Amino acid sequence: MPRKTSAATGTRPASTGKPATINDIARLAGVSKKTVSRIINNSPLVRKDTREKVEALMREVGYTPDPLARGLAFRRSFLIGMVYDNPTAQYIVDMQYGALDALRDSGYELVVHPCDTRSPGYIDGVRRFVQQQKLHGVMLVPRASEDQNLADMLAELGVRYTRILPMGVDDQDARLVVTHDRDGAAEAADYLLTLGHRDIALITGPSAYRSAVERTAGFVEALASRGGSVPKARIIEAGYTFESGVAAAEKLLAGKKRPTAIFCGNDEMAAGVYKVAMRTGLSIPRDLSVIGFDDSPLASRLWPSLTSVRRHTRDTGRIAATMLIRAGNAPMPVASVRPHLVVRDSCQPPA
Amino acid sequence: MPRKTSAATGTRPASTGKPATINDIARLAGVSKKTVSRIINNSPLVRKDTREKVEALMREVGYTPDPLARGLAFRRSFLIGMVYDNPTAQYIVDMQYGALDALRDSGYELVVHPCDTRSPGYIDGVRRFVQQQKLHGVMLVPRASEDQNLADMLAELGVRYTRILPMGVDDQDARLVVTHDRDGAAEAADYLLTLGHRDIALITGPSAYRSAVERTAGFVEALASRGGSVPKARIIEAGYTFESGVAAAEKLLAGKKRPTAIFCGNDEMAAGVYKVAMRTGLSIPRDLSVIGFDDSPLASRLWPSLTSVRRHTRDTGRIAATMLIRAGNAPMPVASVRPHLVVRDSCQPPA
DNA sequence: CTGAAAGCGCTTACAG
DNA sequence: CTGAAAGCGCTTACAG
Repeated sequence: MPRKTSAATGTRPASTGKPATINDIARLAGVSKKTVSRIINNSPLVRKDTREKVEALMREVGYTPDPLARGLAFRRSFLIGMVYDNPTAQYIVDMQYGALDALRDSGYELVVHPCDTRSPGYIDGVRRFVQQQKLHGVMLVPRASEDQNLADMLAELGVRYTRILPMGVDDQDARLVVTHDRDGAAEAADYLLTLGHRDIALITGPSAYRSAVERTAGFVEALASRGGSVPKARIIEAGYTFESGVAAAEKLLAGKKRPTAIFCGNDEMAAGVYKVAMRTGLSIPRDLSVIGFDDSPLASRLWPSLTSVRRHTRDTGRIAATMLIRAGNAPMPVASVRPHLVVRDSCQPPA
Repeated sequence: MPRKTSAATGTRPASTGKPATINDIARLAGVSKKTVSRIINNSPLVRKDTREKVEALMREVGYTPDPLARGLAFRRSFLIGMVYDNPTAQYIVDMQYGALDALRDSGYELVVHPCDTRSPGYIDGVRRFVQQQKLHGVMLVPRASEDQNLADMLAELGVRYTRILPMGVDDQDARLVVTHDRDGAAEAADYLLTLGHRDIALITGPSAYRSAVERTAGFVEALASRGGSVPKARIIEAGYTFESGVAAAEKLLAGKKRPTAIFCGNDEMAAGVYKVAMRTGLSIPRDLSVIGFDDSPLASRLWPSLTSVRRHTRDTGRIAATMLIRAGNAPMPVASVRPHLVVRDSCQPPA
C-alpha cells in the first residue's frame, strides 16, 4: 500500500487519523518538546526563526494541543462556566451567543450551568461544578451575579469570575460588567414626559432584584429631575412574570382614574398589560401608552408593537467572556454596557 | 496549630484544601490505586467488602476523580456537545435544560455549540470541536440533525451521537429521538374539523425543513382521512419567522374569500397572523381561528391566547442526553416523543 | 534561548 | 480478585 507522504517534507508519516502530539511536532521540527510547549504558550523565550519554523509545521500538520493534557498539567481546564438563574430564554441564549463570540477559536469552550438561587444547596452545587471541572473562569449572570455569597465562595476558591450587574458594586476579586439599567429606565421616563404624560404608573420587578430596584430608581429620578413624580399608589411591585403583569394591570386599570402611561420592568409584564387592556377594551396607545424593558422578540410580536429598552445582551456576554480569557490580570476591571430605548408603536401623547 | 484529624480513622491528613487524589484514597484504604480505579469504573472484578470499604472512604473524604486525568487516560473527555442551528430561544433553552436533567450528578457536563448550517465550513467546525475536545458524545438538534453529511462525519470519527428528528430515518450509527411532528399536526386538523371548519389554510415552514414537511403532511393527511382537503392556493410556504407569517397572512386574508381557520407551522408565524388580523379588524377567533405549533411562551402571551401544539422539548433533550451517557451500546436505538394539542382561546366554530 | 527529568491523576496491558 | 509498570500529552522546576 502506497504511503501518502507530505508534499513539503516527505518525512512526516502518513496521516494515520490519529492527531499529532507535541512529540511529533518536536521530532519533526528537530527541537525539544519543551520548545514546542513554549511556542504553544506564547513564551518570549524562543528565537524568532525557531518559532516561525515550528508554527509553520504545526499549521501544516494541523496540530492543536490536547486541552485534556494541558488541563491536567496546568491543573486548570479550558472551560468557561456560565452560571445563571434566569427564566427568560432569549436573555440566556443571547448571553451564550455573546460568550461564544468571544470564545470562538480561542481554545476555550462554554459549559452551561443553570441553578436555582432559592434552593439552599445551590452554592455548593456551583462549587462542585467549578472545582471538579477545574474551570478556567466563571461568568455570573443576573440574578445569580447579585449573590455576594456566591462571589465570595468563588473568590475563596481562587477562581476568576465576572459578574454582570445592573449597577456598580464593591468586589475586588471580580471583573465587573455593569449594565446601567438606570439609564435605560431614565430614557423611558424622558420619552413619556416629552410625549406629555403626567399621570404615569410603574409595574416593577421584585424589589429583591437589583435590576428591578435600579430600573425603578432610574425612572423615578429622571421624572423628578424634570419636575414629575409618581405617587406610591401608582407603583406596583410584581414578579417579572406575565401573570404578575396581568394582576398588576388589573389593579391599575380598574377604576376610572386610570394612568395615561405605564412603564413596566420587563416585556413579559408589559404583555400582561396588553392582555388586560385588550380585555377591557382599552386601545394601546390611544387610551394607554406602554413601555417595556428587554426588547425581547415579544416586543415586536405584540400588537401594537411595544416600545422597549434594549439591553445589548449579546455584547454583554461577549465582554464578560473576553475579560475571563484575556491574558494576564491586566486592567479592565470594570466594563460598561448601556441600554437604550427602542421606540415602536405603543406610545403616543395622552388624550 | 492543632491538626484536625478524621474522626473515623485519625490517619487522614487535615483537609488541606487540595482535593484528594486516587493515590490518597489508595494509601488510606490500603489497596492499590488500580483497585480504586476499578471501583471508580464499576468493574465487577472487586471483592464486595473491598468495594464498600473504599466507597465509604471516598464519600468521607469527598473524593471525585479528576475528569481531566480520566479524560487524558481514556482519550475521551466527559463532555457532551450540543450542536444546533435554531433561532428559537425557548426551544434551545428547553433542550439544554432537558440535557442537563439527564447529566446532573453523572460527571458529564454540557458544552454548547451553535452553528450555521448554511455556511460552507460548518461541518469542519463541528469536526474540530468534537475532535479537539474529545467529546464523549454529541446531541444533534434540528435542523442540524437533518444534515446527513454532518451525521456521516460523526460516524466516520467514531463518536457517538443522537439525532433528534421529526420523523424516522435510516442511520445505523445514530441513536434516534423521533418527535413525530406529524401526529401533532394531525391532532390540530382533527380539532378544526370537529369545530366545523371546512375552508382551512396552511402557513408552512420552509420545505427544506423536515419539520415543515412533516407537519404539513400530517395535517393534510389527517384532513383527507376525514374527507377534507386543502386546495393548493390555501397552502403558503413561509420561513418560520414572524415577518414571513405576516406576509403569508396578508395574502390569505386579502380577498373576501377568506379561510375560516389557519394552521401555522409554528407560533412565530401564528403571531404574524394575529398582527394582520388585528390590523385588518378581523377578530380572533370570531372571524378567524388560528392554531400554532411549539406552544412557546408567546402562545399564552398573545391575546386571545393561542391554541398550539406542545412539543415536550425538555423531555426530548433529557432522552437524547440519556442515550449518550447510558453505559454500553445496549438497545434503545430509537426513542419517541409525541406532541399534543394545547387548546386555548384562538379557535371556535366558523360563523 | 534551549533541553532532560519528573510529574499532573488517571487508565491500559500485562502478570499473578 | 489484586497490583507494579508504563503511558496518555502536556507543563513545571531546574539546569545550562
